[in-house]
Amino acid sequence: MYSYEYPRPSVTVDCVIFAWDSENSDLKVLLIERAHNPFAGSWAFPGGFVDMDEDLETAARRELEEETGMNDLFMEQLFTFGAPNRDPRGRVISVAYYALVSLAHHADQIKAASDAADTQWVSVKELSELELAFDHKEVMKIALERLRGKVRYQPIGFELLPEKFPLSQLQILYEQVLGMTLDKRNFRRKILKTKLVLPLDEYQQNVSHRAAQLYKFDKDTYEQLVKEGFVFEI
Amino acid sequence: MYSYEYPRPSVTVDCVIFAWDSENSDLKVLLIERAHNPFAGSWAFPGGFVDMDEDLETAARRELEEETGMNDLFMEQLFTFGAPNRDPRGRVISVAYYALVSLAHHADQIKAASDAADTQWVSVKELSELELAFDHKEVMKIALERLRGKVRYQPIGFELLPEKFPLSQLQILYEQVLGMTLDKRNFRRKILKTKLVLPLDEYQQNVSHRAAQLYKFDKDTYEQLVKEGFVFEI
DNA sequence: GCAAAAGTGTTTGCGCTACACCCATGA
DNA sequence: TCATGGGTGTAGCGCAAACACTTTTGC
Repeated sequence: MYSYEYPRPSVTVDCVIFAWDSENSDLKVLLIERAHNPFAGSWAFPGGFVDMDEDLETAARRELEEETGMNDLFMEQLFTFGAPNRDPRGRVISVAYYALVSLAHHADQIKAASDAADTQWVSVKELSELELAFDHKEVMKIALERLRGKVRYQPIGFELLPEKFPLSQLQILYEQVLGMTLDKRNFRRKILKTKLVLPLDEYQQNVSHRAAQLYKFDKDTYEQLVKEGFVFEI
Repeated sequence: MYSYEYPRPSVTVDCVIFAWDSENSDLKVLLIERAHNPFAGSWAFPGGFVDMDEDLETAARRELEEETGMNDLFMEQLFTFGAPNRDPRGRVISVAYYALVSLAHHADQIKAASDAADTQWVSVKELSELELAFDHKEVMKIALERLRGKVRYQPIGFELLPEKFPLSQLQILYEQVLGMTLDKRNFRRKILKTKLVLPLDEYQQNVSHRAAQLYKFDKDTYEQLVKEGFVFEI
């Protein structure tokens, strides 16, 4: 037992994992079906309590690894949710993070863990049909707004793609996330002009049409350019 | 006494109050000299513990009112700081907020309160000379980055000005916050084109040169335009 | 009349947009 | 040979940047 002079809230971390499904050109998030109450049977973002000697982001990464087996993702703090009644068990403040991965690269890493009866990737378009636990609907809304806002001004779209990708995939990703269509020629010109994507001597395989050239994001160049005052923008 | 099966962190809120000092064309933040340990004598952002039945933002506004007498400010969540050793008293997680005010409008509201031996507005340029408590140096850094980033894409600059202001003040504010000079004619054209600032039939008073026309930010029009897909940008 | 800041237009060039066809590949 | 997506160039327009002088006011 731990005793304190004043009452204290519990603190948890929750992770919104966005994954880009290249095959279906679809943005998905990872949900876990809650095995226990509260909200047993509802879907929730992976998360859990913060250890006392553990940094917040460390906690988020640990929970993620425990519940899904995924590690070493791009991850940023999203928002802290602290409405007094957001958890029926009592005062629970949740520090939410969001992460970006390529589905192809990570889907196979997923494993069900102790307190997860089931795990699924859900298209963000179909999310409204699911019942989410706690205030996770609100969390989702904030996460999507953040992703949409951030993708324009920072090259985080690449985090959703495999290391090597054709430019068409990048374009479709942007079109889906931003909810608009983009002109193919203009898009390519813009992206290539930045010098942030390097053409490789590799091509798509096993496609029943002309194979597209593959590119990769050049993080080193990006960081170099940022130092010189470069601002990424789509 | 309150007892729990597992240990729990304390949760605090801290507020970075940015104020625009029109007279000196200077961006300032509010600091409170700590009267008690830890960090007695150091300067810190106003803040305190979150009550158990209180929303996070409500807590931030309450602490602000208690310590400075200011209320009803523009305020947004900034970041949550949770490094295990950021507070020598134990595990304390701090949800930081930032607020924007006009110094002329609020400076007189400031009052010293119970746990504040002293209170001062410090120019952000002089902050490096002061010793800040806890991890508030880091908090300050993040707050400035946020302000600089956000001021370009959202009309929050107006929150730093009095209700009625000359365009030259707005320009100087942007120049200071963004750290660049702007062309007067281009700036005026750009601002006026958006229709977000309304010219008033009022003019500066008590200036020893031609009096500038005053303008005000038109929040209603802004919200209307946002609904139509308008994106503010400087 | 002088100091100090307010206010005002035009030109130029770059960047963004719009737009359609041929190519390579596998089935 | 057909279907599928890959890949490419140009013209025109609008917007942003560069730039300097006159006006008003108080002292």
